[in-house]
Amino acid sequence: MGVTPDTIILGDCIESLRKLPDRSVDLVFADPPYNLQLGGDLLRPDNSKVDAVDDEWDQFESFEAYDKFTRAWLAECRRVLKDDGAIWVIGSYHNIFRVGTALQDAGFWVLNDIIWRKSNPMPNFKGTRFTNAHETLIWASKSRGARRYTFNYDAMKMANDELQMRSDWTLPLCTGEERLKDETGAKAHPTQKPEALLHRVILASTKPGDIILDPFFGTGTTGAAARRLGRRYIGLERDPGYAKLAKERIAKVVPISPEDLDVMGSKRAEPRVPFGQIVEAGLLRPGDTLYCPKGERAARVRADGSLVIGEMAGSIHKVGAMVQSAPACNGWTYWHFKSDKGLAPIDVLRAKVRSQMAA
Amino acid sequence: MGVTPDTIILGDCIESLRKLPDRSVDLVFADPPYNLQLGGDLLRPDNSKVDAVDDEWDQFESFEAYDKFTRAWLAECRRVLKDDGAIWVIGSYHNIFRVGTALQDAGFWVLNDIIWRKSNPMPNFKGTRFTNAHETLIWASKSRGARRYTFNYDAMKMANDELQMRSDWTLPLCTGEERLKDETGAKAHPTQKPEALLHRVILASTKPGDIILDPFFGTGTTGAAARRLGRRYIGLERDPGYAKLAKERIAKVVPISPEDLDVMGSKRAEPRVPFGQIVEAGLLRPGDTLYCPKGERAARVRADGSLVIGEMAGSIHKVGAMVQSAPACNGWTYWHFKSDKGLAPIDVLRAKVRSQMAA
DNA sequence: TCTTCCTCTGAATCTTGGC
DNA sequence: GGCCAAGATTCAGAGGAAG
Repeated sequence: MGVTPDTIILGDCIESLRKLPDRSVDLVFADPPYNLQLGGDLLRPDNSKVDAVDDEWDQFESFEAYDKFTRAWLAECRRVLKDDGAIWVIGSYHNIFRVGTALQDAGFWVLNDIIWRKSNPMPNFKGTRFTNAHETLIWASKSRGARRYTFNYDAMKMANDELQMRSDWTLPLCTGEERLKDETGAKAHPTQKPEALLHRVILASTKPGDIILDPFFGTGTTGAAARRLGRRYIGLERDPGYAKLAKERIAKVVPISPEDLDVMGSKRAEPRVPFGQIVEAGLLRPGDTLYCPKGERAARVRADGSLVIGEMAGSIHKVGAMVQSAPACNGWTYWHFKSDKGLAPIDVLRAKVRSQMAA
Repeated sequence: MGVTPDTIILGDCIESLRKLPDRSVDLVFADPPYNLQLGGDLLRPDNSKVDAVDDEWDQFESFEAYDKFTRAWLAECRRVLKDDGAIWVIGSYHNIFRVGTALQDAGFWVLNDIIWRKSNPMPNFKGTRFTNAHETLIWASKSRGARRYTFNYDAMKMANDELQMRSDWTLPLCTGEERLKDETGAKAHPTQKPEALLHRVILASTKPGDIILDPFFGTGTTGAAARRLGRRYIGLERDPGYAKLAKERIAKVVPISPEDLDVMGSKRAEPRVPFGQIVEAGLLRPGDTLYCPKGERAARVRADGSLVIGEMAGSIHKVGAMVQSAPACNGWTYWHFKSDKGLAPIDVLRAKVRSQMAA
């Protein structure tokens, strides 16, 4: 009946979708072709050439053709989705309006549109438009009536240092170590998404063990994030080369332990600056240990940026206060991590993230 | 024939649009109904009110009706727009996908989607979704071929601390003093936009004196910003109460003086000075030597303003490109002459000629 | 080892005027 | 319309070389 999770299915996405059973997945994450319509080459002011996305899979004859394709895969995704499931689709102004309209027409119910603000976007080299510094994600439930979609409100609030998570997320592009390379050292895939983005999507809208379907799997960012966070995945990909890279990549991921996945389930109150983002950015990992200034007390980091010591759990500030029996505590200066130079306050990690966001 | 600018036309927006002449406005700014589906107003093209909807069949009906209405006013706006004109539309996830699709289908060409990040959004009180902290604007030219839309790149860059203006704009909501109140002290209009938002839109995409059409004028934020910035407006509004408030509001606006409106101009707009004119003016002499930025390459100036290096000869741009084996080169910034302060780009000589011409 | 400088690159619908 | 030539145009971050 069902499909074995944690697999990559090779082949055309719509054909593969047709073989999946009704109401069998908890979440769909889709990064479809954007249908960019580029002119000729684009040169930077230093005369170097921009490595454009001109792959065959992004070419469509017309908006009609793109719509037809979009509506076909969306209809199948909706069929495959459980009634309390949800979908995420990411896109740019080239395609996102058409995707959003198709979603609504298919009966999905939009819950939010989310802006991925890029801290380091490519500039507009010719000075002709505003720097295209964001992409848009649409989050939608299967239907208007479906009230029981998963939303881990408190985990998101915790990850945003006790302020409600907003609809705009500031995150850097996928570059450096994280970016998969081919044998020649060139980027393996032209549009690899940062795992931090998928981390937040998955933490917000799934439960541990949930099955996440990605119909445009590429090099498997969704699979990597799913495995790391104790979720399962089904990836559809038509390019065997990408599928192979994805498989190898996911195999290397170390899932975080179940107790670290146990995110906050109740409310608290205190102020400013997202510790959860330190975890998303990979500067600390769920399961890492933090220490008080003298090192005699240790707390464990969880996936949503909450800390645990014994029975105590909460934000960095709250837990810091509790272990000292103090009315309040600045967690940023109280908690330390082990660096190669000994214990260092986590505030230095915040500074790192801030410098990324300042852009 | 034409329409007197700086007026508010009372009546149905589509009917009023039909009376405006072809190609008569430079910019359209539209803040249409968002189709929130909260039991609020949704208008059919004939202006009859759609009943509140709460089942799936009616939902489909309402999207269709919304699309029909949207496509009707967009088609009229496009007709009324000059060929080098542009349009802005603002919306939220409830309607923006449908508006964007309709824009593309009508032949408009999307230039950017802009995110208005609200610094002080209303929280999500029930904790069921992400805080809806932004709205989306779409900026589009009249057609794909239209390259000559107005974009004051340098003014925008200046306004952003000498960095390219990005596609995400952080601005507060319209509150406090700025928010228009009715006799009872309640807000006069439910969706009044901040004038700062219109300020940026108008400064970015119009020239002084341009005519800006707003088909959903409301309490006249577009008119107020247009007047303040030395632009003209045409407002369409069917509610006489709003129109009256708008008129009073705009009358109080003190326009910025013309010299203060003189924003950073584009270099492209400056008068052309052929390099030969530098020689004619005696600022360089035939036989003089020009150097590349680091001084290791030298070229000789000839009487007609061409350069020579060995076998190579041609314009300052051509020779600059050739010596670097680059596809292109701006000779004005590449070539330097020996001044009493060391090497200086020949662009300073061009500036000298330009200032003489202006005098 | 620690700075400083240089190079490279990222989903990009990326020029304009005259002949 | 097409073609050609003038000439305008980039930000953040990673990584490696140079000092």
